[in-house]
Amino acid sequence: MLERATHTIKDLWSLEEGTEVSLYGWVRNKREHGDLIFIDLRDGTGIIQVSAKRENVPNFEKVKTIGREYAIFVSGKVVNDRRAPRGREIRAGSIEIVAKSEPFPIKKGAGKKFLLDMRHLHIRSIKVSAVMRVRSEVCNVAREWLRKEGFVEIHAPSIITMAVEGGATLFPIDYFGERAYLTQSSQFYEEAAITGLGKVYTLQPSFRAEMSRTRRHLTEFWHLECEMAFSTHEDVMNLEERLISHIAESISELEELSVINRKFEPPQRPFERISYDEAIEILKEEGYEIEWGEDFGAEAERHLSMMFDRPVFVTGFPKSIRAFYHMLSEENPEVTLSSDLIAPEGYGEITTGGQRIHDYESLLKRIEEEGLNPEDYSWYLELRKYGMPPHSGFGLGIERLIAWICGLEHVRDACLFPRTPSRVRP
RNA sequence: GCCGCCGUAGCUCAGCUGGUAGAGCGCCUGGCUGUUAACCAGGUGGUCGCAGGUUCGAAUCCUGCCGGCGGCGCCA
Repeated sequence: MLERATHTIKDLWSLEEGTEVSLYGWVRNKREHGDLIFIDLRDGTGIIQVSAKRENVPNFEKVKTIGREYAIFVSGKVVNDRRAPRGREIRAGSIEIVAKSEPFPIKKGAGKKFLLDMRHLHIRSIKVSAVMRVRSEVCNVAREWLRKEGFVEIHAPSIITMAVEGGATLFPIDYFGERAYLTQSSQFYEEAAITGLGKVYTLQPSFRAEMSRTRRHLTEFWHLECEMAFSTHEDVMNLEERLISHIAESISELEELSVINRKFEPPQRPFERISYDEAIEILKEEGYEIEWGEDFGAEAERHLSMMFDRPVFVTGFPKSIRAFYHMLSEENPEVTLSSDLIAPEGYGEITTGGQRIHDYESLLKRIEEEGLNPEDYSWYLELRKYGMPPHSGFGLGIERLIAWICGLEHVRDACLFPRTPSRVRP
């Protein structure tokens, strides 16, 4: 049987001084001064100092046994005191132990590896909690906005048999004796769904079996993908810009950003737009040895990213470095109607978008050119036989977006329990 | 997959021209009525990643393996 709490810590700051309160929380730290004890109490909404004096607290001896991360129930009075953090504390009248804690293994100065091994205990920290609140808001805001724009959320299967990007990056699984895979993108299913729903999006995990050891890669990441019937590459860039601006503006108002010491200014619109050709020229001038038809490479991309104070679309990538389904330009069939969106401050690529090939013969030709087996893409090809209009879409890496907004040094810090090549637990 | 670095107390690290281990923090005990990473005194703490080799003797030198971190490639 639990006592009823009257407040959460977040509520306390606006209360009248002297208000009697009782609340639950965890002990972040305790300082003992003989007959006076200070407890920093944390409850997920904030932190408050609790002071407990022997003369006021009947079970004072018991309170002395409380350690870090004990769950406790505190009743007392809200009091303003210059000596307390933020000028306010709770003068305890009683403190009850709800759940004991063994000595908490995570202390100040813990290293990266240790914190990842102890992720199940570390996630209660103020900073991790703040990032998770941001993450929750990013998803909420995206969903609300897309709904208002007429997009329908669909749920695509995670168990698939057909590669979107290429066979090497798929996690194989045993599907009752048949080989199946974990999905790496919902795009193909979305392309099917737009013929019924017009504009759709998915927000769900994608999986990549890449041994990618970088601050931008996870083996399991959350993927926001949109797809629109009757639309062009130009339309999809406008959609991305409006969506990301909206998310950035909403999130920039959250106080969680100050908890993680992030000064984030939402980017001005319009976003920059440069062609792949221009990007190559710029990079050559900056001293990079790069030829038309090649991908930028991480360092060059970072350089581009640092050159602008807002996200930049790089448009018109050569078909040699793009997947087979990208629509080719009518003016130059070596070039695709596609773009990457590069986030500023060195964060780099956060989306890829573009127009898809909607003509059966053209798509078949591209599949064959890439040396792929058309039989593997039978239903995807077949969509092109039944009234498939020009259509476009994009995919956004949720953790990459959060890493940029929150100023994180690694995308895994945007995950509660990140999955990387070297980590499947906790 | 490639390149580099790291692995010593619960944590962060020192010790490495070979002579079987130290500090700070934590934790425990005591003291303290205004701390806020509290402080003061005392105490506690080790398969030196694993396996093999060289040696009278290995945390230290050599070989292999395992694990992790950082970067590249790949991508969101």
